[in-house]
Amino acid sequence: MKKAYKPQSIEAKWQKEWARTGVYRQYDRKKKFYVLDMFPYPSGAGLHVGHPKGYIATDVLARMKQLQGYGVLHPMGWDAFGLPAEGYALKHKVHPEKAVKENIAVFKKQLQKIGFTYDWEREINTTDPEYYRWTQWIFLKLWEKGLAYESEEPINWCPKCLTGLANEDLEQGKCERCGSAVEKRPLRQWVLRMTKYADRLLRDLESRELEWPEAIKEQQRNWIGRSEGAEAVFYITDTEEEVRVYTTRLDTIFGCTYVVLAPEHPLLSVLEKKIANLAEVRKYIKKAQSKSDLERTELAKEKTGVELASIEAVHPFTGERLPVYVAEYVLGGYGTGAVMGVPAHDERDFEFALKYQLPIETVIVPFAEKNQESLPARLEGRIKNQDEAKDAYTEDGILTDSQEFSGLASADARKRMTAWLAKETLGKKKVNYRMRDWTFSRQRYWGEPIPLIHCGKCGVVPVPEKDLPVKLPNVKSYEPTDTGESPLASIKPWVNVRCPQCQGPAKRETNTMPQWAGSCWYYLRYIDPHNKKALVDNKKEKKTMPVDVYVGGTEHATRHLLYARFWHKFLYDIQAVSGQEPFKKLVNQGLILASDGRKMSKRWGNVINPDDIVREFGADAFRLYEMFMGPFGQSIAWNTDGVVGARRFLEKVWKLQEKVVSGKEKAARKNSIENLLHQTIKKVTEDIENFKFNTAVSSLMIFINALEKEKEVSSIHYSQFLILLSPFAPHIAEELWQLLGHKKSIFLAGWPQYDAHLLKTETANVAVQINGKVRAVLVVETGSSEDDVKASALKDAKVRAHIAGKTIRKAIYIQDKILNLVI
RNA sequence: GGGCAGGUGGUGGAAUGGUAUACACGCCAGUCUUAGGAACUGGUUCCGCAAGGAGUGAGGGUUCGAGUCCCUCCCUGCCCACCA
Repeated sequence: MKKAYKPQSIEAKWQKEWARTGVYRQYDRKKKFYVLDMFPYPSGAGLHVGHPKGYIATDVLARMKQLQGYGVLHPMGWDAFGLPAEGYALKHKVHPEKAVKENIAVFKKQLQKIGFTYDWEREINTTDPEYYRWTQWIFLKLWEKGLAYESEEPINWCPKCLTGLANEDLEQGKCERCGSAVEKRPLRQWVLRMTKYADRLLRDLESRELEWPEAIKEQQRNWIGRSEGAEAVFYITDTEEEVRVYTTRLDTIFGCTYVVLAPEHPLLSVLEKKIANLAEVRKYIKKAQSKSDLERTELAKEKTGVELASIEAVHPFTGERLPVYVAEYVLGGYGTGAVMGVPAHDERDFEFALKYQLPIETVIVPFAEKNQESLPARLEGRIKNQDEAKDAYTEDGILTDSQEFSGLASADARKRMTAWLAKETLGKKKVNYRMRDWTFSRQRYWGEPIPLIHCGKCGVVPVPEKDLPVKLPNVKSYEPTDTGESPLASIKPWVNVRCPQCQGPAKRETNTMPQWAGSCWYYLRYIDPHNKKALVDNKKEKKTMPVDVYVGGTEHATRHLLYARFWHKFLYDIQAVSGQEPFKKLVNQGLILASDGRKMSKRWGNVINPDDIVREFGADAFRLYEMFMGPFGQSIAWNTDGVVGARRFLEKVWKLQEKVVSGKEKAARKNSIENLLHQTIKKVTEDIENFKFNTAVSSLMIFINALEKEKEVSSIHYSQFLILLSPFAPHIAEELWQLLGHKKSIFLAGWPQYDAHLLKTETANVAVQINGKVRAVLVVETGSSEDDVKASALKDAKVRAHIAGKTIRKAIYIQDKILNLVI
């Protein structure tokens, strides 16, 4: 009896050995493979068993790719700026820098116990000045190209986090971090002109090179929210002013019975003198603006508004004079901040019209109705009595009551009416995006300082590149303030500088960057982490990019993944990188839930620490279990009992070494184990490639179950199996490999290839069906002909019983699988 | 309200239109005796003693054959949501 399987000692031994020999650093190989995890925030809680799931998956893939001869880059680092890290520091009364350092040490130690192939010489940390030097450098380039601008527009303000937020940081009008209702607050902000890249961000999603889950692409498409429509001009009578409205339904414009402005619309202040009921209007605007976004949307389902008395707008097609309203159901930030009210064909306008007794005029009828008798009645069209109106008809159809456009289909009408507007200079075709520019400054301490200087004489002046990085100063209090300024503003010696241009007195920008900044380009830094001259060496970048496989959660669909694509395209435009997309293939992992079905969280007290699992069952069993739990992309509840199964499997593998006999290569040929081995090689190889780890593991188990039934196991078969196992359970595989007498690491052996001839077994089980129901299973020689199988089927007692007295009308035969007799 | 992903044993789940429930957990029975989470053997979708029948959220359809394809509907999860 050989010694028992003791994972703890084996694992520690090999982790040390792999670190010593650097067996994973094979970067000079011809073929490259870049496999990347979304790097974590080193939070104070440490890892729970959910975190490593994605890391194990990339590690399995990285190990297989290395065995297949690729030079694999598989790095890890820390996304340590931003509110989570700062929140932790504030709560525990330690400086964020110190807290981050401690937390990283914990995370790293936890990760190392699981036996990953990470090249720790390439570890990066977004809060390291040598890293954020380049984050600042990219910002300066954005500024140089006019893609970073200052704005005073009201922005989202979180009253609890005391900072401005980007649209992407909101979840149903609430702060994504703390859940507070977000207010609108006018504040000087730095904003990135992401909308300039909207079209490219959208278009490149369709590239065939981009192997992303459809769900994520769809989320990005919806987030970007491209809409094609038209702007139409409504003049205001007795003034020089005009209202431009944006609509995607220009075909309905003959049904427009009023015009609505958002409370933020600039025309409201321009027209002040003309508005007869100014006090009432002002009161309404003030009330609307004091509301949070949440109140304006979720809570304020009922439409409200105020008519601008004595103001009239002129319909561009009919010349009709229409009332003008201000109403908060119109969004200030989208389109022109003004819409035409078409109650008959828009649900919101319909609701508003009912409330304020505005006319509802039908100008579109459904296509199907065009031949119906009721059409003349509808053509008259105008629903005078509001009690009759039940619904807005919002589909496309045929136009009526629309002068020369009557009778046209909606799509055609939109084109012709847009052309008419353009000809009359009363409007034009217009594309709008739901996505907004990225509010990029935060009034918090723990972020990259924005490297700009404000000079009374020269205006905004960039910090010269040679003076980067602009380091975060030490500060006594990094608590946020409610002043709209970052805590940095109070550090006079840091704020007051000489203007780099005129040498006069000037002040530093005190806002910092959002937590997403550092993660926008980190994948590039891993390629060349110690480069002092550039963010990445061009040649190295070209050789290594794009990231071949990127693994992480879906929650980053419209933030990190969109921001990073935006920055990457910008870096491409300034020739800092060679490709337009950073991540070729994207794979989302599902969450590991706690055994109670909820998310793992300190709050629920249901967190499982990987350290405990590794200590009890070993890292290999832990890795194997996480891959075996179920489909990789699916959320599944943790079950510690399941780890037992993985451990039992490894015990079986361990025990099998007793049965191994050498020199059995020839004898091993042409037996069923040989067939099964080659089927297993094929299955495991394809499944790892496709992230179907659960079925890869199950096929390894099937193979081992078969070996257990044998008296002897060929060392050739056993060795090949160990290689297949090694990506999942690297430590035990390496140990057994060495015990077999191999001198070099298993990770330098080649990945086995399957032989197509050896996939086939000598016999096949053919199911005999009568009218589609299985009645018997025949064991036949592989590749038997239909006649042979039919003949033996007809000898089978059960089959005969079922066809007794009936005629066989038809037979369908699928070789080695099915014979279906239709009677 | 819109988009996306799903619904299969007691549980996690498997299944290029071709023997539904692989693999694993749990459970049941047995062997051996408790030395390390024992191990091993057998069983485990449901109804039925059996023969047999039913069966992948519901109902229809296509097909020799449907968990898989098509239609109608129900339910669950995630994302977005007054974007004109």
